[in-house]
Amino acid sequence: MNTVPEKPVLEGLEATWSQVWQEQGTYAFDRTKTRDQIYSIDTPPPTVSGSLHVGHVFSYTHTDLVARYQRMRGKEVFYPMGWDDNGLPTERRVQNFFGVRCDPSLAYESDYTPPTDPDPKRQVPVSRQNFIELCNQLVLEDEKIFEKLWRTLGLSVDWAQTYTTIGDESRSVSQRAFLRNVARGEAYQQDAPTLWDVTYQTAVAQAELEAREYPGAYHRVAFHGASDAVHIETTRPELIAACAALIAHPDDERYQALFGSTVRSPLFDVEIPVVAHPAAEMEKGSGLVMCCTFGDLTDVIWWRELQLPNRTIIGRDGRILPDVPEWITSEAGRSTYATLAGKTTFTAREMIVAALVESGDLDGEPKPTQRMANFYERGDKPLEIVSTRQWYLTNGGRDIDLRQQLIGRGDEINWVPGYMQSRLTNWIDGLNGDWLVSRQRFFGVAFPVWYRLDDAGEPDYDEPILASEDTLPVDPAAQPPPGFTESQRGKPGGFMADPDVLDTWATSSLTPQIVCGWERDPDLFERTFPMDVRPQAHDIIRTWLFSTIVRSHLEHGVSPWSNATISGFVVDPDRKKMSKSKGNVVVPDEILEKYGADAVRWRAAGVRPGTDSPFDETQMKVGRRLAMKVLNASKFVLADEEAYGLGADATMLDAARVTEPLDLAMLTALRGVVDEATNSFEAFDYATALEVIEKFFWDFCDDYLELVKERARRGDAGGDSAKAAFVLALSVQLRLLAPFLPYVTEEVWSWWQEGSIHRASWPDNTTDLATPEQDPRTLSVAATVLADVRGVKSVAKVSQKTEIGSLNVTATAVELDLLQLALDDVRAAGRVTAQPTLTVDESAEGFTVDAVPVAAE
RNA sequence: GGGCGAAUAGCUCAGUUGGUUAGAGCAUCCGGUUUACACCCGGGAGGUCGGGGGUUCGAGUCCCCCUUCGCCCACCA
Repeated sequence: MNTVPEKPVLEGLEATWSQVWQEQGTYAFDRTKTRDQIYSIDTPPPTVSGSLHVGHVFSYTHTDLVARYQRMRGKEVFYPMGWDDNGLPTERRVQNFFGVRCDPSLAYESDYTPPTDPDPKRQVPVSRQNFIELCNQLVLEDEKIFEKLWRTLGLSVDWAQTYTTIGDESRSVSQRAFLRNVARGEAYQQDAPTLWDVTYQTAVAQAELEAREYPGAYHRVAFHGASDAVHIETTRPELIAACAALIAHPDDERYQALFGSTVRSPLFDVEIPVVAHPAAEMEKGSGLVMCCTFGDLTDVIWWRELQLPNRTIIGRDGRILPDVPEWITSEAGRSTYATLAGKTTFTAREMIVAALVESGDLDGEPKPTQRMANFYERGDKPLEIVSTRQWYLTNGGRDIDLRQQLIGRGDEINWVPGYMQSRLTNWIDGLNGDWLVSRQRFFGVAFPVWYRLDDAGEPDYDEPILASEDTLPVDPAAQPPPGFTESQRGKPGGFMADPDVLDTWATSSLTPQIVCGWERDPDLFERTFPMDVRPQAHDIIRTWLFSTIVRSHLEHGVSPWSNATISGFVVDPDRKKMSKSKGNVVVPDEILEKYGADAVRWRAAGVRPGTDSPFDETQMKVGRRLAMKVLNASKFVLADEEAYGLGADATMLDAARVTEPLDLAMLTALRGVVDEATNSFEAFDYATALEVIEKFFWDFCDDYLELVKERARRGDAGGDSAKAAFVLALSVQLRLLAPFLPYVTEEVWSWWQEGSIHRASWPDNTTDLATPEQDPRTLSVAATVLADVRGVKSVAKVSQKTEIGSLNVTATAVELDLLQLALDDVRAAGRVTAQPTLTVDESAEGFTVDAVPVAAE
């Protein structure tokens, strides 16, 4: 009654079965199950404005392997998918795609259409609301493409459970969590020096920094003391006007006399104190350093600890501020500054150097150097430090107790692989401040905050007006705060909206709350949170993983998941990280098209958690071959005899029908495989599970199947035993392979079984393989002797069909006894026509096979 | 500079708490049109386990030192 195709193929399985799964809701989540019956997964939302590459395909496959295993184990898998469409990557993509840029001062145009021939170089300004609409529009397109790819890959997510990080639910959760942080004093505003990207004109957080090599030059510059000149060395001479002090180490002999005195700056003639501070390094430069507000993070420390004045000269656009500062009083100084006003730091530097040369204050030539500078990870200019009002969230960076608690949350999580935990611990230990969560951007979750304007129209930041939770999500730029009307916006005595948006991580850090329905669906939340597993890549441990722990700790006092599985990258053959700019990205669509989803998944499953793997296309063929083998071996067992199959079917799934020792030995060995695969999966070691399953399957095909195929065609008890063993083994192996090869196993399952294999139960030795124990060596000795017989034919360069006219096997009595149990099958498979002789030799190590092929012709 | 990994066949990787002769796949070579499978099958060759010490009856495995590579963090005078 089986329906086996005459010539089974892999082509088209993805289209056929992904549609069936969708129609039948194969992976739909049943929310009537209780927490202990549910396995919940905190899937990473891919950035939709980017493109998916094979690295994504691999790591998402890793999660799907675990999801499918847990589902077959009887767990109801809560496996949502999110799209990260919030934030700067989307803004940038919209700018390039439509050729527009956001100008918040413009008014909304209701029937706006973007330029027909976008020119990224000449971006058309549009209002904030229009810009956001374009973002939403483009993101929808991208998400469709992503979903299609994931469906083709065979991810068993419940497509009814999707979210976007800019969607209403996410915005509500993000704003709600923020309001609670404010209420508990965990979120606060501060007007302080912050790292600032002049290109994007936004503050950035420590977690978004990237230190990069940057060319510069040391300039040895004279400051003027009472009698002599003293020299400092700087790579940023344009900041001389912002100098607040000269600093040397307290033990530095050279400057003891200067401490407590003042010098005058070159060009600007400002009086500058010389002070001691232990953070100054004697070996660097002249040992005397110019502290400017602000050139680097050390300057911020000095400014704070030495209580120096704030002498900011760089604006948010990275240009020298237009107004001549009041601390420059000399005529010459003021006019020098005036020439710099409005210039970029780069231009200003050249002008200052020229002026220093002219005044004789530059000692020698600038010495070129490569130094490390902090960059925003998406930016291409070094960060400046500017004083701005920003929102912060406590993360242990300024609180040793909280820090220890957060490290402790890491201890509660089972890390796969374990050594990845040190990345989190190291990061937390190295925090130097709280989490800066405000960004001066447009496409993001708005702060649910307004400020009163006083009679002069100045905002009162000390008492922000907070949205109430039942109004979320709110857009303060479009909605007035409670107790005000829209007409009061921007008016003295009225209000203004907080102009900023939350850091994207401030929303992404809440993915467990978003997907589990925190405060939206308490019943669902109860059944899914804390979650079972967070799968993610190692590069975002300091951001996504850490920030999620922070939010869960602050809001719920628990760790958000019990497991964190960390995947590595797929790197190019030279072990370089794939990136668009290097042009070494492998596009997944092509590879899926060429080899099929099962083959790609097979390859992904071979990569262990946490390890980077070089992309090697030749490996894909091996997975494809396995999938093909599953089709052919299954066809052989299940096809009718007219189609040269064995005609076995589901009615033969009966352990009691297996009687032959060789068949029982094979099934005994298979029980060991089930145990090993199960144990491996429990430890998230899908790679080892696949290895043992696959090894067994190939041996099953090459040895067992060959040994038994002739007997299986017989109508007697031996044939019956073989066929029962075949269907039992096939049923078990298909289910073992199902997480890895969901398409081909489903296809084969449909030939002879009801329902989806992916809702079938994971093999169980006591129910599926309840056959008597038989020494598995019965199979291995038979296979060994068969291999030797094949070897003889191979060396003789004759066909494997050639008959063996004489066979003698020498081995220990125990081994020969085992061989005897399967000797008829060995003879059939090896075409041994002569009666074999067995010679006992207790000193023998293994088998010695003397076989003589009958001469051809 | 701090931390974490890695180094085993030409390539990609396995090698459990130390235990005979170190494994697999790919590539390569030699054979085979075999009634499940040429998208195939069979067989062979290929490694002083990065280097040096040490512990041990015994080390790829444990300890110390060194070398090389990768990643994370720090490093703007």
